[in-house]
Amino acid sequence: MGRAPCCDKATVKKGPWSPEEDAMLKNYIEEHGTGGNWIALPHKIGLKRCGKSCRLRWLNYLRPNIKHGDFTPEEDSIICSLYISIGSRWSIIAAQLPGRTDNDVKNYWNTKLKKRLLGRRKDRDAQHRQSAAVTSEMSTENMNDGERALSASAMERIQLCMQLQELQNPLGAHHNPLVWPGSGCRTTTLSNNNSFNSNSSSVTVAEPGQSSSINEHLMSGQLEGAAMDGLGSPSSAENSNMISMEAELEELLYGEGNQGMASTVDGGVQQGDVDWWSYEGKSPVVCRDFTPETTTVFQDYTSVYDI
DNA sequence: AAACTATTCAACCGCGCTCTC
DNA sequence: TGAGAGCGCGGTTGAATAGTT
Repeated sequence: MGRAPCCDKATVKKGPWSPEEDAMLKNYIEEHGTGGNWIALPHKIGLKRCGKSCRLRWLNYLRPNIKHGDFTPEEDSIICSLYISIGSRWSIIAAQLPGRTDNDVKNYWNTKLKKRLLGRRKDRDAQHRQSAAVTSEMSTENMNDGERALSASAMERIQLCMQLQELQNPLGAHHNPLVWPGSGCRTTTLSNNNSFNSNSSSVTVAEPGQSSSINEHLMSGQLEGAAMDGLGSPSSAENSNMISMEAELEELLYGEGNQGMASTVDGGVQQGDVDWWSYEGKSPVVCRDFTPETTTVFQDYTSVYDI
């Protein structure tokens, strides 16, 4: 038996919002607020819309200070940085970009950023293959610094990141706790009392040397969450792939020479931490600031790939 | 100019979580 | 304590638009 629908589908209007509907919703909320009940809101206003649809329209379009238009290079960097750190948790990522909505960020990533990154990589691979055919004697030792920098660029690691997700969980890779330690469940629900649910929603950022590395999760049998459910245990070959990929990811995040380490950030702000939640009174989720190495990596690909 | 293809993004959908009774 | 209602999230869809042949 399925869940009861949130509204009567037969009487509810769907599709694009008209200017009149926008005005009705905007005027009402500006005057009365949401009343804490989106489901009841359309009935009060006289809108033939689902409450969820009203909420979405308000949050993504009508809300004051919404920023539309092109993303800046700085915003691109933030999106990529956070995507690598926490995966497709768009609401958290959007919270770092004032005026941007999670829907905006998600669309931007899926339609532009991801394609731009992967497309450039594809072009470059083709060029490398072509030049290798022409000058077969050319070895990597003969590559110039720029070429070497490209081959070890952050772009490859982002792809690695994506590939790792697919390897780990082709059905729902983004929330695989192996890939994103601490994100064992997809929901990042923010409670109304400004506390952060530490059971499933704490943001964990891999950090040199701590025990939430993929390898240690595998070895210690501490895996939890849905990622492994129904998928069986990874083979030893997959294990070794994961382990090497994890090293790549750690290198991406923290640069070479750092030991694998992770810190589950669960609300306690430490010195040097950045308060990632300063967004509309939402919960104070804290993520560590990016290290200089990480910053360098993103400067690398933002410059190389014209982001 | 027409047909086809690719891209964009607003909106919908289903599900997990929290809250309330 | 359990059930139901509502909220918030990420994934997906599809109409509109732009670009190409």
